[in-house]
Amino acid sequence: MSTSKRVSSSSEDDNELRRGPWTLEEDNLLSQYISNHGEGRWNLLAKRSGLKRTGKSCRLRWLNYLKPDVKRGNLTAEEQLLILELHSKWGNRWSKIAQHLPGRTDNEIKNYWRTRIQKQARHLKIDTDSREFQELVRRFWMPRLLQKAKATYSSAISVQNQTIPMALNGVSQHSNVGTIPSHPPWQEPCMNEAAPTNMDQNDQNSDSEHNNGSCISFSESANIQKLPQHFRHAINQFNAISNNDFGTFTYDGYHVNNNAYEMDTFKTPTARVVEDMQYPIGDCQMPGSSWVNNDFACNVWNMDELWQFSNTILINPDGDCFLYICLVFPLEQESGLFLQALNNFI
DNA sequence: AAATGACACAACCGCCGATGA
DNA sequence: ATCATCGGCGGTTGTGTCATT
Repeated sequence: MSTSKRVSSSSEDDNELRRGPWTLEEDNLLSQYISNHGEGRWNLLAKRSGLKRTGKSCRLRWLNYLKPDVKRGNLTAEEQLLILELHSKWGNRWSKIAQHLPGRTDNEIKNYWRTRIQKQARHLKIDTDSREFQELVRRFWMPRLLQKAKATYSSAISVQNQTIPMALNGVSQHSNVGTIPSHPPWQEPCMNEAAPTNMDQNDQNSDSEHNNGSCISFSESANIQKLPQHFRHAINQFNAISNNDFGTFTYDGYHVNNNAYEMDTFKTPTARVVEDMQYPIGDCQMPGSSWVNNDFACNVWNMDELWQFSNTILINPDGDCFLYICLVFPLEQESGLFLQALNNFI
């Protein structure tokens, strides 16, 4: 978008502020000025750069569009999942939510929410603030996004490493994927009055293979011994914490269960623990987070970064192994044996 | 091919809190 | 203490694009 009838640019308007879409020349001018003088002092910037824009307009253009680390393109399933999760926690705190999606702006997230999520709510005649809608998101959309995210990463890893076994199209007895409904929302017996959602209309093809009621199983038969030592340690720690109890349990005030998306059940955070040593896919979850790839896997094991990169899928294609880790706990609850134990391996 | 509507997203607006004179 | 300015935030609007009729 580089031209607009709204932009006032006639000679008589030269002394007036321009509005509307930015031109390439304006973008270049702004970028050049910031590369020379840095960000901030936007009103001064607007005057000195020669741009006939308000400081606010310059700031917005830079932060939402021109800044080099702004990520372009569609939101990934992981990012969508994170937005749903964080919005359920923080509401319309777009800026706060955006802090946990590197490269994404509050404006972009806000637009996503309004154009995708609220649209679905309208179609279903549900208020997005209603418990019904929250339940729909939590029970269907989030697990499906999680499923897609894992499928995406799994296929990526499969391409990287052809030896990774994947058990598809079977409900695993050992699956530690969050409870994925066996029917999509429009097929769920108790929800079949709802119209088919368009939420994933761009992904219908990729979803269609799962719409027969089967789920992806994540019961990879990876050998835990092939995992790096600190990952094995993490798994052992979580197993120790959970005492290998793979149900819902309470540990030092923390509720730990094997379903990452039953959060409404708990007032306190949930944490996923690795199922058992046969299935070395630790899946712990932490709100407020981004998704990172293997490049980060060996570098995130300190508290700040765990927080920063929480709700992260760490993929470690080490031989035929890889590991998903999501942790769930709030920053404000940095106490208790759970975190002590967590710190033991950090 | 043209008209229409829906959609995505960039940009703007008003408000508010922080800061400094 | 007051006022002006600035930056940040959430809500809203405008516009280009694409799909449908």
